[in-house]
Order: sequence, then structure tokens, then C-alpha cells
Amino acid sequence: MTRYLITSALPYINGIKHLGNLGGSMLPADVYARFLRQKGEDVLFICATDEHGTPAELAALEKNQDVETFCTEQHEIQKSIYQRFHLSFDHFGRSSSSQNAELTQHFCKKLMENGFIEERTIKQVYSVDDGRFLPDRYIVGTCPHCGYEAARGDQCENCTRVLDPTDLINPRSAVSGSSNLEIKDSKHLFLNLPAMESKLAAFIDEHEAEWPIVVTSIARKWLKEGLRERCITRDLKWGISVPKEGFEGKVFYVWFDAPIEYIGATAEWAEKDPEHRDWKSWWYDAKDVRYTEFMAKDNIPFHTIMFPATLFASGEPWKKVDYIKGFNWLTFYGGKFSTSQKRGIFTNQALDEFQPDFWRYWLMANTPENADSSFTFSSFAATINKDLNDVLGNFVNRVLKMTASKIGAAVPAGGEWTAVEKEFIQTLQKRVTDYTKYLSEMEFRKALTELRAIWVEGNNYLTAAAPWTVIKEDPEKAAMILRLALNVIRLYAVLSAPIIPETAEKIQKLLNLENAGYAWPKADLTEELQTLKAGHAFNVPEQPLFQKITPEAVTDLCARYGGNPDE
RNA sequence: CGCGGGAUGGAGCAGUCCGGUAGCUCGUCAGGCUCAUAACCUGAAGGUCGUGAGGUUCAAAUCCCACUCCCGCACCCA
Repeated sequence: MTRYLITSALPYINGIKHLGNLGGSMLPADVYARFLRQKGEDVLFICATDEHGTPAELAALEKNQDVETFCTEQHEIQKSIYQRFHLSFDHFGRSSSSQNAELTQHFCKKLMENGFIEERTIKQVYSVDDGRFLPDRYIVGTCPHCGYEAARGDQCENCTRVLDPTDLINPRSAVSGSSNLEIKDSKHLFLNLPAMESKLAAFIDEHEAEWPIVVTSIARKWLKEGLRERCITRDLKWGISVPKEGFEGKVFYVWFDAPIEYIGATAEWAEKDPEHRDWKSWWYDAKDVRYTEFMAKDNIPFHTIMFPATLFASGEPWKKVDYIKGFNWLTFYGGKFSTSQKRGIFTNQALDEFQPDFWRYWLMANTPENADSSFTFSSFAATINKDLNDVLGNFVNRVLKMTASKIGAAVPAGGEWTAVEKEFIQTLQKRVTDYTKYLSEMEFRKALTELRAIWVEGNNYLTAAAPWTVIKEDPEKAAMILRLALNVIRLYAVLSAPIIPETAEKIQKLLNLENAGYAWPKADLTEELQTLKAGHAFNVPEQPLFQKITPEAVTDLCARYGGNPDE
């Protein structure tokens, strides 16, 4: 049987992530993982914090902490936020783990053995006052082409020309501002990507028809422009040390070890229960594994070119990705989420405002699958109020309350399905089939449209069956209608669980089905809709499932997070 | 000519790969119902698909060409 390996792009360690990070990789990956588990598949869902690199060092510096303490703290913060969002990682690891260090060094050795690594001496800028080498982008100075005074060492943002740090006039450190800089020779390792070109091109070709356009177009662009040898080491202290003589005090480039952490995190996972878990079976010569990666578009070059190149070059049968689900950006009122401008809402803030399912639902209904999509509080409120409150919440509420008040708080007995019921079930069946198909294909927007339509069918049926009228003339028939409606509620919990797990749980509790699980329905719903038998007691809700977001709340949120209530 | 992505009723989207005169959600208007969170259900109005009295075709939102506008690629950040 196929086993499903799922990874989400690793969130970077240097701070709490915003909604876009959540909606653009971790959350859709979670929905897919949950869906497959409900279908009874063997799933391993892996994520981790990406902890190396200069930004982590600088963020730690700013907080006056040593990098390791900083990372440990930030890792815990992020981990707890994701738990609160009910992200169902089998393991949420750390790229600074010993497992990752070991694997990264292993790959480096293999690549050296196979002749894909070259050693070169390059000139690096060293800041005497900072006591460290500075990456290109942390050197600022005057652009020799246009005279712009705040040009960075890698590119001038004014004239967009690509620069070398040594081109800059009056260079200084972006960290301290010190102009006491020296150019030093430094030995580094380069990954010979050009040697991998044909193999990578074949790899992309192989998947071209299947993968999203945003993925293949970015990958092809890189190939078309020609691959260059890529430096995979850095003059930093924080990171995975390079297992080679003469490279003491140097570490791997963060983008070299980060994807390897997918494997590393799996090893971390296995180590917690070595008796029953075998990380290698998921990654090495794993022919029965289907591997899906989730990421936003900025990550695509690393996952279509760099990481596969590493795996190919090892010469070992490491598992390569089968499907890449790539996303565009989620924007905030059409613009970028911005820390410094206080634009946008961060994951911790989001949880302080509303229950996780509100966010999960909106983000999945508006996933930037084909184009960037824009978050606005008005849209958020409208979607939550309509779909979750009026359509789903109201359906659950009206059925439970009516049954309890007219008959009693248990599934009523009597009556047989009529043509109306059979037609309703057929409609549901078709929609559930489509919904299942969309989830399997990771077509999330379409899936959510379908899920909503499934909820609407319930209300539709109630209007057609009108149990509140029927009960006066034919109590048996009314009992049958409500029995079916109660079973539909249960079905909704199962179908909604991948998207809004907390709500599914609430519904199961209302139905006294707390440990019943969420096994995905079969194609034929006949049996499924008779799961709850006559006499099965349920709880009458004191409150509806959800509460609406008022216009005043929208105004308030906009004021606090930088949005426009009219948009 | 830097790269990439967009442009479809008031708003947000689908349809474009495999051409055959537009579909969904919200909003608006009208009606139905009264079990339910003034919720639910039904119907209607509203677009000729960025521009070019361009090209191909019996036929184009859908293929080809030219142009225009918008958004990312620049601190923070994905």
C-alpha cells in the first residue's frame, strides 16, 4: 500500500510568522494530511523550524541572546502556536538538530566523493568591529552606477543592477555601520549545479504535466537561464560545521541544510520511538512512498533545483518529491504583510482574536492557488458569517433544537425515506464524490466551494421536507426527516474535519460521538446516513456553533492591524 | 524592451492547456417559509470577458500578434 509522506516548507526561526506563512504551506499540508488519514492512509506529516543563517544570528543579537537560546525559545513559541491551530504534524523538528547535522555532513561527503563539489577561494568582506564576515546583503554603500547611497552588496535597489560588494563606494557594515572593513580570502565549497542540469531538466519534464504552473514555470525559468555553481558554505559560526580539513569555523549555507531537515526531522521523529519507527524506510529506497511538498513560490527554486540536485548527486536512492503544491502570496489588502509598517496579522494575534477554525476556513477557502489573494477583514467577516454561521452553524442548531423541542433530545424513530430523501441523498453523494476528488487533487478552493455547497444542500432539504409543518399531520414522517437531518449533521462533521477540526469535534460532542472517529464516507451514502440509530441521545446546544463578527469588530480590527473597513 | 503573475457583471473568483456566443459566492431587488443565530429556501436584474472596427477560424474569454494598466521581485518578510 502506498504510504504518504507530506512536508511543509520550514518556517524560519527569526520571529512569529504571519497568516500568509500559515496559509501558504503549513495549513494546506495539514488539511491534506488530515484528509488522507481519515481515508485510512498511512501518513507521515513533517515540518520543522529553519534555524540557521545570518538573519537568525542578527535577530538573536538584537534580543541580546546567544543564538542557541534564541532559537530554542523561538522554536517553542512557534510550535505552540501551530498546536493551537491544530496543525497535525507527526513531528515538528529543528534544523539545528544533531540528526540534521549528521545527514547534511553525509550528503556533503557523498557529493565530494562523487565529484560534485569544488573548492574555491573567494574574497569576502570582513567587518573588524563586528568581528565577523558579512554576507553581501549586509554591506551597504554607494552604487558605482547610479550613485544611490544605500545600495546593498548584492544589488542596488535603485538602479536594480547586480553588484559585487567590492564594487561599492564607501562600503560599511549594515549591522553596526562600521566602515572598518577588510577584504579577506576565504575558502568555500561550491555545488556543481551545471553538471546536474540534464538530470534536473529530465526531472522537471517528468512532472511537468502534473505539477502546478507556478511550480514548473519557476523551475523552467531557472533551467533556461542556465544553472551556476552555487556556494554552499558560509563564514559564520551558527550552523552545521563543514566536515573538511581547512574549513574549521565555517558552516553550511542555510539553504543547503534546510531541505535536508525534512529527512532530519523524520529521523528525530523515529528516535522518539525507535522500536516502531523507521525513518529510513520513508526516505531511502522508498518505492512505496508518495512524497508531496507544500510551499510558497519563493521556495520553489530550492525544492525543484537545489534539493533534488543534492539528492541526485549523492548517487544514493533518496526519495525525490512526487508532487509539489506551490502557492502564490497571500497579501494583506493587496500589499505585503509588513512587520515594520505594522501591516497584517500574525499567527499569535490571529489566535487571540478568533478561534482557529475561523482562520483555517477562510485561509483554505481563499488559498492563493492560481494567483495572489488578498486578505481583508471585511472579506473575512463576510465569509465567516455567511458560510460558518448562517449555513453550517445554523443548520446544526436548527435541527438539534427542533428535534429536542418537538420530539426529544434523541434520534427519533419511525417513518421511511421517500423520493425526496432519495433525491437529496443522491445530490449529496455526487457532491461528496466531487469534494473527495478535489481534496485528493489538492484543489483546495474548489474543494471548499463544494463543501459549502454540501452544507447548503442540508438547508435546502429541510426547506423541501418542512418537518415543522409535516409534524402536525404525520409525526412518523417528521421523525424520519429529522433522523436523516441528524445523520447529515454527523456526515458534516466528518467531511469538515480536515478543514475545521475543532468544529468537527464540537459537533461530535453534541452528537455524543466523542470517540467515534472520522472515517471518510464510502461512495454510497445510504449506510453512512443511517449511522445514528433511533434512540441515540444527543445534547441540545446552549449556544450556536459560531458567533458572528460584527461590523464594529471589523472596524476595530482594521484600526488595530492596519486595514480599511470599506475594502 | 530586466524577471514573474494578473486584467471576466458592484466586490471576490471559475472557465483559457483540449476554441462553439459566459458560471459560482457575496451584494442588490422581489417572493416563500417560520424549525433556526432577522437565519433558511426560491426567483430576478446586472457582464460580451483590459485595449486594438488586429490576425487565424464557419466560430475566440479561450489560439497568434501588438499595446495599456495593476501587483510582486527594495528594510522587515514568504
